[in-house]
Amino acid sequence: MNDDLTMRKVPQQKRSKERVDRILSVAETLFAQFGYDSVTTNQIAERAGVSVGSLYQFFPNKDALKEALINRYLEEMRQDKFSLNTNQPISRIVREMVGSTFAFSQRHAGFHNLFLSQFASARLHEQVMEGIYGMLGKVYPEMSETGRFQCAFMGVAIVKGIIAMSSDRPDIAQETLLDEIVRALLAYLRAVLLLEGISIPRDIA
Amino acid sequence: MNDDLTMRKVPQQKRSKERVDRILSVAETLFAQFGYDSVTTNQIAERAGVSVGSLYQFFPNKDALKEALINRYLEEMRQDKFSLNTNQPISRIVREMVGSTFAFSQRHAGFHNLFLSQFASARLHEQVMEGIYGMLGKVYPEMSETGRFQCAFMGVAIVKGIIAMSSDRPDIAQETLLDEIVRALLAYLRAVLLLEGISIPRDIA
DNA sequence: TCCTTATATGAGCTATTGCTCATATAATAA
DNA sequence: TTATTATATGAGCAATAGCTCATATAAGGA
Repeated sequence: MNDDLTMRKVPQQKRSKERVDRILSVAETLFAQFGYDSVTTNQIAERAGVSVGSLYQFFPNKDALKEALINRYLEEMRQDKFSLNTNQPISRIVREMVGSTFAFSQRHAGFHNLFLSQFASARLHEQVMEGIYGMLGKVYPEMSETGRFQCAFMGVAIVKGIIAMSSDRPDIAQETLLDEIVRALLAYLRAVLLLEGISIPRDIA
Repeated sequence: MNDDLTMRKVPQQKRSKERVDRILSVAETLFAQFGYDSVTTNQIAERAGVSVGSLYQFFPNKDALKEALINRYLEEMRQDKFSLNTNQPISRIVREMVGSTFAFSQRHAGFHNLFLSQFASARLHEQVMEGIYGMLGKVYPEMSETGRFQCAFMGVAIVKGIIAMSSDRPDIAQETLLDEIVRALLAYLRAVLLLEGISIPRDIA
């Protein structure tokens, strides 16, 4: 099996660039709706109004589609990071971060499946953890590296756990979930700060 | 496609009972090692020293194997619940519960994949949540139903998130993970108790 | 011992899916 | 215009996987 994930050709003309985009968008939709395994490359091509041959002209195999989608996500999330304002109470910062993750997840139908899948998780985790790690460094310079790492780790874990569970319980309102995640994260952060002898800010006391 | 998951026949003679057990154990091992999709029913049969025909004599299809494994797990977990001692500080109770989940996960190679899979999750969640919910009812009778539900929900979510992430990071010691989960759970519980005006026990103050 | 029921076998059928390749057409450059 | 490169097509190949069924053997009861 050919397990190279890099593109066979980079589309050069405008026509083919648009096609590749179309294919990816259709793949995202179908993967989200039916799951990666259940969707065939022929279905993707058909739904995109393109022949399978065209698909395989650029993507060496099915996994390369997933890979390309993940890179799209990672890129977009990298942008989000820059718009974060760290000059506000920690409770607001956390809420903003979790909120934007939720918003992202709703903007992109396929994201949450990919976020949960073994295939993509390592890189996604790393990037999100880096974001949290960096934020904590700015807000609490006196915090130990271990502490920051632990918070980053737990942060991703909690968000991931909630996202995984919420797909089984669509009855629970998104707002409620967001509230409880924030509560849990702040509570954990408080415990770590306490452990490190750092004074607890008023808004999470 | 035949999507009935109930057994075609219940094995009656000793010989066939042992075979069905063998088949399930082999399935568990292989699913854990290579993933459900990658393992074929022929492989399972071969590895169990049995013909495929024998397998299909009892199990109507591949999914029925997964189903049977889940039921095995659920049954065993139900037993664990009874051995929990609720007459001890909450921090100990929580540690014991999380600890036994971890132990269970280590005893059964396939558990954590199944715990994470869409297929099984709903029932597993429900059962684990019920355990937490019941425990809280005993320890904090004054707690609201909503509060208990939220704690149960977050409890499962956090454990689930950690288990999912830890498969990507085998470098992190199990002991550390256990410590941090307990810390996170107790911190969240404390926040909910505070919100409900219930006095915070000394060990989690 | 004989008859019925339960269990075991494995070659191979059916269906599916990822992917190729010979061929045709459009875009671009010379 | 002409030559070259880029792109598009889709019937069908090769591989694989789930599952069946005709047949054979073992168990258990009468």
